[in-house]
Amino acid sequence: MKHGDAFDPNCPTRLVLDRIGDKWTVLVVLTLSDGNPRRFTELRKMINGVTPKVLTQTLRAMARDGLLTRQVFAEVPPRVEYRLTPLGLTLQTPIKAITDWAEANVDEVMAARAAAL
Amino acid sequence: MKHGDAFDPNCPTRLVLDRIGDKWTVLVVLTLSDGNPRRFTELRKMINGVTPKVLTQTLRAMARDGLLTRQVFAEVPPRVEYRLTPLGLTLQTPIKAITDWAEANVDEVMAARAAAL
DNA sequence: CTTCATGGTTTCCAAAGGGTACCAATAGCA
DNA sequence: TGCTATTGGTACCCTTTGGAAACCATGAAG
Repeated sequence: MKHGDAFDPNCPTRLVLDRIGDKWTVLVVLTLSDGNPRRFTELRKMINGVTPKVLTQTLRAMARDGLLTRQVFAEVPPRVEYRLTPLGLTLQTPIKAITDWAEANVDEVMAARAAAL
Repeated sequence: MKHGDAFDPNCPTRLVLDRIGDKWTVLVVLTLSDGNPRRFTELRKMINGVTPKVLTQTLRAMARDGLLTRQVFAEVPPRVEYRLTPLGLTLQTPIKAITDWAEANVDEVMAARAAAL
């Protein structure tokens, strides 16, 4: 249905778009893209600027959508490991396309933005 | 990047990411990706669910970043045509990667989401 | 019995998103 | 002379989301 593509608010494609279009989701995928598990605090440190509340929301939403797993260890202090699922790992492809574009064109965009003042 | 990639909030790449990660920006690009100009009302109708305020914000921001042009005709009733710049057209590549992923994996995501209830 | 680390939660506030109403300008009509 | 219709937005208001800061439960270690 290339028609309307994602133009219908209820189109499932658009629902998916909303999730992977999220800034923090992209950064979480980048952080976990080597396939290794990371703990909550690790993620928080690596993704500079994210607050714990928003990180929790993002991780829970991604887990709900099958993009990552959340493994809780019954230890003290608590240990929780997040890792991408095979599905989550496939997100690397489109995300790389985005970051490649951003890196290639950031100068032009910033120049346009500066000129618009 | 590879280090830091977009992990620094002030990293220009992340600024660009914020813009093209926006839901409405993606839909505007899809709407204009055939290279033809569209009027404000046309865009509003094609992108189901967007309010005029948000559409205006999106279009102005994209124009500021050099992704599209806004051509005003001195007519009554007013006519304003939006069209992608060459830079804006190059956005099709990463966006297609995203929509392809979404279409390919929407079933799996929705299944995971349903199972999580 | 105090301290420390972890993985959050709670509270509060500001910013963004979104719905609805409205407007300016003029051509065409009556 | 009104009256209407069209277009591309604004203005206003309310709800939702994002974010900063503080707090919390647990139990092992000191």
